[in-house]
Amino acid sequence: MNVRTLCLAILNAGDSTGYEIRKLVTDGYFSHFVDASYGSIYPALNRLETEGLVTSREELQAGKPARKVYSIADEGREAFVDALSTPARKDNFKSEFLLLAMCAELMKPAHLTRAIDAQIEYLKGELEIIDAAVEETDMLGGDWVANYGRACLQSGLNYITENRSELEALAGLGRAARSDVIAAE
Amino acid sequence: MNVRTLCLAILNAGDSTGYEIRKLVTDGYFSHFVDASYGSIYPALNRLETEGLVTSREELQAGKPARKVYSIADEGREAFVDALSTPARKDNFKSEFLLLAMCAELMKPAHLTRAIDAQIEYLKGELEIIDAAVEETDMLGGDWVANYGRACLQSGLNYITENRSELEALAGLGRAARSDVIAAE
DNA sequence: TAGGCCATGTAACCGGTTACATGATTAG
DNA sequence: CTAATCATGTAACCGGTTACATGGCCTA
Repeated sequence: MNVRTLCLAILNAGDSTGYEIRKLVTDGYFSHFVDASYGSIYPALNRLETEGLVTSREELQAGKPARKVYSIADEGREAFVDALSTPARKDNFKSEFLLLAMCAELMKPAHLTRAIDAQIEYLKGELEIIDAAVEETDMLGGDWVANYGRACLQSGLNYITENRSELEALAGLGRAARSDVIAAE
Repeated sequence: MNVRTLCLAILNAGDSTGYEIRKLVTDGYFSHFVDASYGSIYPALNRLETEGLVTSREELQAGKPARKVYSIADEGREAFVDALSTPARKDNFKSEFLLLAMCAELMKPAHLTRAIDAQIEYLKGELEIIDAAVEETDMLGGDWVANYGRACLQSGLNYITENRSELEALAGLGRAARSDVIAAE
């Protein structure tokens, strides 16, 4: 899903600004299965507007910068429904933590422990985001998606907390076999 | 994790070729948490070699193209351990399926059903890949990572199969409200 | 005989990130 | 007084994908 389509999806659920869309996809409701930065959102919205798929209006605010509020147009809704009807791509999951876990034997124990702690915090954070944001959307599929996210995140979290000691037992084994590394410290 | 580091990780566990690395990351052991294409793997290996982090040898085969087998060098192992000791980035998960699920009310029922079926097949496929590949690696963390993957994938799969009807009940609701679309069909 | 597998590689392209520019307001 | 929040935007850069080129062997 490119940022264009993502913007249409969010605008389909209600008017929004570039700033708000970015918050939604990095800290908000959508953050656990999409991502985008200002540098892609603002150009996407501009292009969407020149193509007539969305419209915008300026809203002046006292003491704050003006907001540029975008609304989806009928053409945009059509384009979005079209996009929805082309077969979805496979999920894309990249995890540096898992790559690192595979190589646990090369890591210093303290470092592995820190990485595991960080991963646990990250997963807890994601769960909290879902809990906090679940009430804030009109999208009918919101609850369903939130529960899907909870199920996956929670099972990962449970697995890590219950089995971390097994992984931690591996730390350093690869290093111990190479005393040159140890000696250099 | 960039492709460079990924190559080092795989070569750290044993010699390999660009072709094999690509298979590992798209259909094999690593496929559920990393990805890379030929267009990034081959240049990465070349650069790694010119920098002295890996070495290569040609292996001629009867009736098949020659293989260029890469081995990690001591310098490469060091560089990899260094990379491992910098704090890991957050997981990156992107799911077109979940975006689509959030907008279930805009989809034709038949289409949603197909998307759900596809997602179920995808998850089952990922689980099968893990089961098939789990014996094929020397990496000590392999089992642990495989079980982490199984836990997440399985809970997602369970959630979908048990709750798909709720989502399917939403399909078309957004379209029904706009009879113009229906009439145009 | 068509297509898939093995196997390596390149070049054009592109989507997206990073970092920057701007600037008022508010909270700590 | 500092840092964060609100708010929009641009430009350089970059990592990676897509598509192509090559070609023999094996299977359906």
